Amino acid sequence: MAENIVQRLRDEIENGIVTNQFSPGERLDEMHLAKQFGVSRTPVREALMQLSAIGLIEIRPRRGAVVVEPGPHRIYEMFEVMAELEGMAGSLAARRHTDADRTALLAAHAKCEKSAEADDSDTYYYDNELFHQAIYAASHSGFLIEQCTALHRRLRPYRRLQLRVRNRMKTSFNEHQAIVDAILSGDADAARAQLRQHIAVQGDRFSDLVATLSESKALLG
Amino acid sequence: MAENIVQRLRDEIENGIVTNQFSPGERLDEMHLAKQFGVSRTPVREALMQLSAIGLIEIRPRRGAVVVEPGPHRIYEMFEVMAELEGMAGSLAARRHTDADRTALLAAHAKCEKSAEADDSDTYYYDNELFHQAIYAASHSGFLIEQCTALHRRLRPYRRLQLRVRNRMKTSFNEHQAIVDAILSGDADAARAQLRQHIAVQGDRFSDLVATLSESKALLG
DNA sequence: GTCAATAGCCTTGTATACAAGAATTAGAAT
DNA sequence: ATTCTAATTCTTGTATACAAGGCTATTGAC
Repeated sequence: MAENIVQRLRDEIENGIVTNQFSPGERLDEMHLAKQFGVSRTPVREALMQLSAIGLIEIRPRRGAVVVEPGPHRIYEMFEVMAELEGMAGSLAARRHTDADRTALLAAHAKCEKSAEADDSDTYYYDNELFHQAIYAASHSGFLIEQCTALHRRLRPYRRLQLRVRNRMKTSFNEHQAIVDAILSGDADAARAQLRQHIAVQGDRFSDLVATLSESKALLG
Repeated sequence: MAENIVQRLRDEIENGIVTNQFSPGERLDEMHLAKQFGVSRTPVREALMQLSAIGLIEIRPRRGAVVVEPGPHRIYEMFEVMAELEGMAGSLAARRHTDADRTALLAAHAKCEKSAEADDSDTYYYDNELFHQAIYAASHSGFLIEQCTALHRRLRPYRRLQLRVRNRMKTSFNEHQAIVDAILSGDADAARAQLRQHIAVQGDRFSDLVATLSESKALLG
């Protein structure tokens, strides 16, 4: 029973935030969480600090931790940066990928094809993560891999929304095809452009979604 | 006396790491640090966790915290990513800068010129930070500003070494001039390219430096 | 009736005590 | 003498106790 408690708490709370069990703006009471998970406040505090470092919550002195709501604009900005980083990863991957990278990328790509054809958005969501991880790995830049993985994780909940949009899965898969071609043919510039576009479009989609939602909210209100 | 203790500890220890008072690989004893700063272990632990989140130290379960030595290759990778992010910031700045951004950028640029002419590397080091911050701010992307600032901070110690290199300050200032021209003329692509190059060259310089050092070490050993 | 001020409670921040695992040292055996 | 094992000690991980600041509710005054 090592430091795993903190890790477990961190994952549980993070999951709770991502799945909206803890809503944005909600105050996270240390004692309440401690009771809920059957531990003392100490590990809870440490888990909260980690989440604060990730950016999922905000800790104001003497006023506790609240779940951060990034806001549509901020999320769009995050997609913009993600697009740039993924583009870089793609560019490096095109230049540096090994046979093993190639195999892994094609395997993930095949999985995506399968779940896209089955129209299974949950599975596609998962396979899509593998696909992007394969690209990060092929970049052979340890630091870039870390940065991409962290941001990818951070954007997870907002990406998930989008696969529900009509035809998005098929479109996504077609974009993947172009990305794979560019990387495996060693065309760094094309790989960068394709990946950047592939991610940026998600930011756009997200904006559209928000616009639609706030419009309907305005109509309702 | 709020949560400031943790912040203070974090800054002090971070500073200690950056200034090599705590050498890479050194083990950071919680109790020792607590005594040294006249506090209990609790805030020390929390400060250490924050540093761990930043990436300056590594905490292994039940085995304490050690100062991370990124290693030359990892540092080079970090400069690579920084180059990309700064390029992005420059690109956005070229498209989005306001009159206020323009004023701030020119002011920082003028300061750099002054300290470069005075051959004052300490001041130039500081003014250079202002210059880059001005670019980040002009990008008007809050998330990008945060990411750039964090990585810039993380690379601070390695950048500092380089200004000592002969003529680096003058060269750096000339590059700044090209960057300013590109941004203020609204040429996003040029701004991106210039900034990317400006940062990437620092990674190269760092590699050269390391190569030189390890060579002389090999000769000595 | 409403607003402001004060008091009490509730939550966070810090310290200390307790538990458990890892490292080191000492002793014994080969 | 060297190596392996065991025990002790030292450090980390967790819990609880104590301190301090903010929030809320209640009461009084306008």
